[in-house]
Amino acid sequence: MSTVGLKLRELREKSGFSLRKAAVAIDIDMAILSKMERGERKFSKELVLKLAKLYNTDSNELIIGFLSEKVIYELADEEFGIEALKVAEKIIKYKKIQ
Amino acid sequence: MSTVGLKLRELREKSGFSLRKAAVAIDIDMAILSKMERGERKFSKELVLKLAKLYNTDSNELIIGFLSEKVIYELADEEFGIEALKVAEKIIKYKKIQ
DNA sequence: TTACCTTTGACAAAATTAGTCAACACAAAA
DNA sequence: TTTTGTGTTGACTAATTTTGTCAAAGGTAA
Repeated sequence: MSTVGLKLRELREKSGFSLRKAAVAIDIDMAILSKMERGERKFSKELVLKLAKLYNTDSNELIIGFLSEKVIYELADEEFGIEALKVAEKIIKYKKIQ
Repeated sequence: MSTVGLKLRELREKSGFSLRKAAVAIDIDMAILSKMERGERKFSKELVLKLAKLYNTDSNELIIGFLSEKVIYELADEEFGIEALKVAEKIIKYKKIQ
């Protein structure tokens, strides 16, 4: 169960960026990026997109991971998390047709 | 696609509570309950539970609706909302076994 | 040592969310 | 026609959460 942070750290290292340089490139404080990669802070969608671009990677999978983490966070240890997801899915699908 | 607010308003009316009395019973300002029922403000889980109890109703379905609304809110108009839900579901199911 | 790299925590700033309150509108009863 | 009870609205403040800044410190390698 790899996180978006983990993936983005791997991508950064593969791309040869130091934390400092990547942070400068997307215009945030290095401390924040460090915390985001380690899951101590949440990414914003905007930053995920910027980093995907910086690392020359397709962003779709990263965004999906990012969004799913947000959802999981909301449902934390909810007893009816799965049921809620099912309902949400139905509604979203319904909305799409309209 | 009825919302939790709508359901709770119906339940309140069926139970014969005025907005004021229901609000007093769960110890919040009437204005807030009014806005929540109409979807202008988000419920908290705690309040949903209190209201379910007040109206003598099973809370499970209400909670599922409440949670799914939170999820939908997070995914707003995301292109990959459905995909994110699928990933989230897998991860949550996986977590449950552990 | 010097030069990087990264982590950590304290702190401040900004933004979001929650709560309070009074004014208003409406309808029905006294 | 006042009074009473209903619900809505918006302005305002308070509280909480999120976000950003910064400096100190611990590694590692040249």
